[in-house]
Amino acid sequence: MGCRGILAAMPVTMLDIAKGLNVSVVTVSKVLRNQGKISAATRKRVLQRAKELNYQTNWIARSLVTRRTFTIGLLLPDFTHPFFAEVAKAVAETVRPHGYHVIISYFEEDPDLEKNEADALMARQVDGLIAASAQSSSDLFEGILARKVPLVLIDRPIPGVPASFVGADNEAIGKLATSHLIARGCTRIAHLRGPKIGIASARMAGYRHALQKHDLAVTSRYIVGARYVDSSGYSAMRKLLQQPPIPDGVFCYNDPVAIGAMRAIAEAGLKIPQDIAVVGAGNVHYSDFLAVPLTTVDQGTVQIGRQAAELLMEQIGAKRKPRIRRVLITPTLVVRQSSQR
Amino acid sequence: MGCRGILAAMPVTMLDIAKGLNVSVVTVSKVLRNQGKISAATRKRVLQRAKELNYQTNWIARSLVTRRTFTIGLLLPDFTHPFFAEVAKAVAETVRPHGYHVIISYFEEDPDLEKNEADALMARQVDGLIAASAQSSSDLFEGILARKVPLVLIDRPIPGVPASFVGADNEAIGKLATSHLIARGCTRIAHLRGPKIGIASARMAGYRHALQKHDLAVTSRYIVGARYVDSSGYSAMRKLLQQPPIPDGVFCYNDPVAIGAMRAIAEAGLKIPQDIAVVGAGNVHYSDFLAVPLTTVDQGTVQIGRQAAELLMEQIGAKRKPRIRRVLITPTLVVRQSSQR
DNA sequence: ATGAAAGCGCTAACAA
DNA sequence: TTGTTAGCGCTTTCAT
Repeated sequence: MGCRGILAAMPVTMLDIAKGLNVSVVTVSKVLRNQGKISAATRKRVLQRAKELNYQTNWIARSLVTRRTFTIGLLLPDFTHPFFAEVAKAVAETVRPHGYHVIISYFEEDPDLEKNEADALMARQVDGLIAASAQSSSDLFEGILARKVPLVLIDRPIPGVPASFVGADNEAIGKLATSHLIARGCTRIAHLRGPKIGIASARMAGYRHALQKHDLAVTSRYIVGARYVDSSGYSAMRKLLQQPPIPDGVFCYNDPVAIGAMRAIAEAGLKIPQDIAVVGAGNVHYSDFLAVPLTTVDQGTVQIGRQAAELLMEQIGAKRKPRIRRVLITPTLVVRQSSQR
Repeated sequence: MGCRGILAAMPVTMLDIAKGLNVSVVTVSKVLRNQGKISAATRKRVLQRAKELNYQTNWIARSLVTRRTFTIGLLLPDFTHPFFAEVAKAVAETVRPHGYHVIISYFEEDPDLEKNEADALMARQVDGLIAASAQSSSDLFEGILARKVPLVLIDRPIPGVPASFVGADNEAIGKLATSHLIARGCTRIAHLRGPKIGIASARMAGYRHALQKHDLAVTSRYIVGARYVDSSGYSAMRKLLQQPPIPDGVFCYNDPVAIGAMRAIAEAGLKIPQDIAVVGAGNVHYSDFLAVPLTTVDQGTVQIGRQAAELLMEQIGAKRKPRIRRVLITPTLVVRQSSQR
């Protein structure tokens, strides 16, 4: 029993187990992986010694030869945002039963940083990648695809990237919210639209379609641009309130914008929902605690994460690359006080 | 230029670079790491070919020999919780300049799952670990420390674990909140205390000390147990309102509890802050959007993450293990409407 | 300035 | 059932 150094806590290896037992490393390896034919006796001895020595598989070494790390990368703009945090959780939970772990990288909406982080993930040999990207070109992902690394895009589709996509059905979100306002008797429905071209215009398209379907006019003055934070919702709403006839219902791009809008409405001395009904989108989990609890459209965050993860697992398992899929999660309405009239 | 297979996208290796250039792998390796003496000419050729082939370092292979992965593990109860999400962000940001990445694992407050996740992190050979643990014994971390893996505990100290700790100064939080209520003229100050023994009792201790320091009696009827969610704050507050004299100020274990308490107060037809002033703790980022914006104590989330990460980097860099440190972040008061009187 | 040899800890293929 | 041989892609001596 050789001494392996005095101070350094060299981790125990399969060799350490093998030496004491007069078996080969291969035998140890097989036992530890429940693979191949091993006598019950040997198996027991190995297992016991492994426990005694507190052996831990070295996944780095294993990965080098098997070419699988059982790790996937998750590339996110910001995991402080509740939406992405929940997606991350859902992803982690659905891959865990498959023995997979998740490395999360985030890039603060900076495409260059995103590229760096993606490269780092690749260098760490992740078995697959899920990304909510801010890239404007498809170069980055083409490179990744060229390396045959399974990829699933979420939330934001990137044109020209031949990969599966999972996201909210933004047009359905706009339709659902607007139809709900119509059903509540609103006739002058405004829209505070968001910034990100794809998502925001899909939501707006849904808004338009809902109006048209119910024979309501689409008034361009009732469509005001906001960004995605509450301050922009506030000023957009103020603009709307300046000239009559003021709307009796507003569909806001997302919940923060709706919160800002509600503040503007309250400051104007108007009542929610009696004077103006408000609907947001996103169902951030504090929407329930607001001065007036906010009606909103839940975009199925957990499902997005889960579906993306499942598609990825599928791709990783498959021999030939499965066909590209485009999954849109159907939104659901969460009715609260801001539209109860 | 040999063909490396027809369909499989074998990643390009240093050997691929070397072959085309008639140099050895060693030379390539040296160039790529800016190490050793290499002629400017060779360096240029290698670099160029690497770019042409779109070479990516295989960190798995490198790690196997260097015994460093440049990856740290972050073990969290729940990264959906804004506190932990922000900690994670701060950690990721402070280790990034050192070339480190973060693998986040979360264990949903389940100590057994936590152990599994910790083992998985170790098996992936993380260079260090930051954990907000739910362990009741010190076994797990003793095992990790025995392997000489740098460890920093955050948020929740585990008794008997000889590792550095970074967390909020919970007693100071209790003192700060309570003193503030006193300064605002409250004389009957209640406390809705939380569940987790360590943190909750420290906050309560601060509450007591503040009262004593200002010669106010500590009335046991004014200390009501809550959990850490808003529903428990709601029922705890209702209990308090049942028998007079009702308090004129409440310090709540955390913001969700405070939100629940505020709902109970409003339902009882009482005004915040005129009848009862409310102070929370945690400064969750929506505290500002509530019916009555909530005065709260910011626990320095970002600092906790940053400090922990810095201590860890320090330990990883050090030859001998640096001494164990215990860092308590000084809280700051965020005054909003719920205590403005 | 460059390269040959050895090996990190493990698994895959094949013998025995 | 067990062990031998040969790497995985890289870095580390140590020659040259």
